[in-house]
Amino acid sequence: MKRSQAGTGANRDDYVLEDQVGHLLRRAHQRHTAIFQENIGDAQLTPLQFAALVKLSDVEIVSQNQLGRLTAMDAATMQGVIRRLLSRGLIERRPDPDDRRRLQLRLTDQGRSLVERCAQAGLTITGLTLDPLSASERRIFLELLRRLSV
Amino acid sequence: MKRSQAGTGANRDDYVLEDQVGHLLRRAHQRHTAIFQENIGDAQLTPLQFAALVKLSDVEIVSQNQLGRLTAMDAATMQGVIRRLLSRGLIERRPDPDDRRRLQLRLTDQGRSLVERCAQAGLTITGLTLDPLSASERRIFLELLRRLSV
DNA sequence: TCGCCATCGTTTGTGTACAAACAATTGGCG
DNA sequence: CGCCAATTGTTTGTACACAAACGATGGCGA
Repeated sequence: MKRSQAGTGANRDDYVLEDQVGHLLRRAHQRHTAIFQENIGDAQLTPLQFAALVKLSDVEIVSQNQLGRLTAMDAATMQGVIRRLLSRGLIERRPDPDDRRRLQLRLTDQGRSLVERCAQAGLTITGLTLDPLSASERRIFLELLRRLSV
Repeated sequence: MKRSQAGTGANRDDYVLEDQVGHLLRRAHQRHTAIFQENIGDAQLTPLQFAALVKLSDVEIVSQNQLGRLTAMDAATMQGVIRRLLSRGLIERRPDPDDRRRLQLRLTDQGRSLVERCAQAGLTITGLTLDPLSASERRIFLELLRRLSV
């Protein structure tokens, strides 16, 4: 027996890469982003950028950090996402009159119409990602996944 | 009614960011990497680097591209991971005598002992990541997640 | 009112992730 | 044997992800 020393519990041989949640989450996420890129219908639009636009469409006006919290991006990441959306003219930014630290973000008409145009594709992407699962499996999976997403 | 136009199916209002697999996968993965970083016991070691070391410990000798396929990293990503592991002296690299395109990788003694040392932590990390789920939920979740990982 | 502390946005540095192009090499097929 | 296609490793460029440090501002209690 080349397994664990008797009674000491797990060791090297018990660590199988393919069985670790982290590895599987990473691969599932890779697969999803590939599906996203193929189906979103806008070669430049990334998952993060789309998430920011969708959230902005929900709340109308927010500061960068606030939008970051709503979309689970830190301030430094948000920085880059915002810069790219600004340069494409999908959002606009101006100082908050009530708090000079903040910058208010809002969708432009162009950004709003892009969200409208891509929402259907977004739902399709979720469907394609979950395609290997049956309807009831999807429900179970999403419920469990939600509990692992803090 | 500001919902879908009658009969046309889904539109903008049906796309709820928090309900999309992609968003949940991303957040779960974020949570996992935070848990990894706190518990692996080596501040410099990243999930990808550990995965490469573990796989290398399994197969003894491989080329970079081959190791990349075993760990789901593309050649460009592998490039950086290998460079960092080399610079820490955890692996060594030399030309394959039978194929001059290839570079053989193998663990150094230092790399091997690090894998031994961190394997237990790796299992703990998987446990902590799955902590919100019961034992039977974990089994179900992992099985479904595996099917979404290509 | 003053001083401390939190928050906001920014920058820098490191590490994934992947597309695209590249030179060197190999293998197979005519 | 000679040529073409595929593979290997590398580089460049773009985009997330986060830690750490920074200056500016705001809130709040002493």
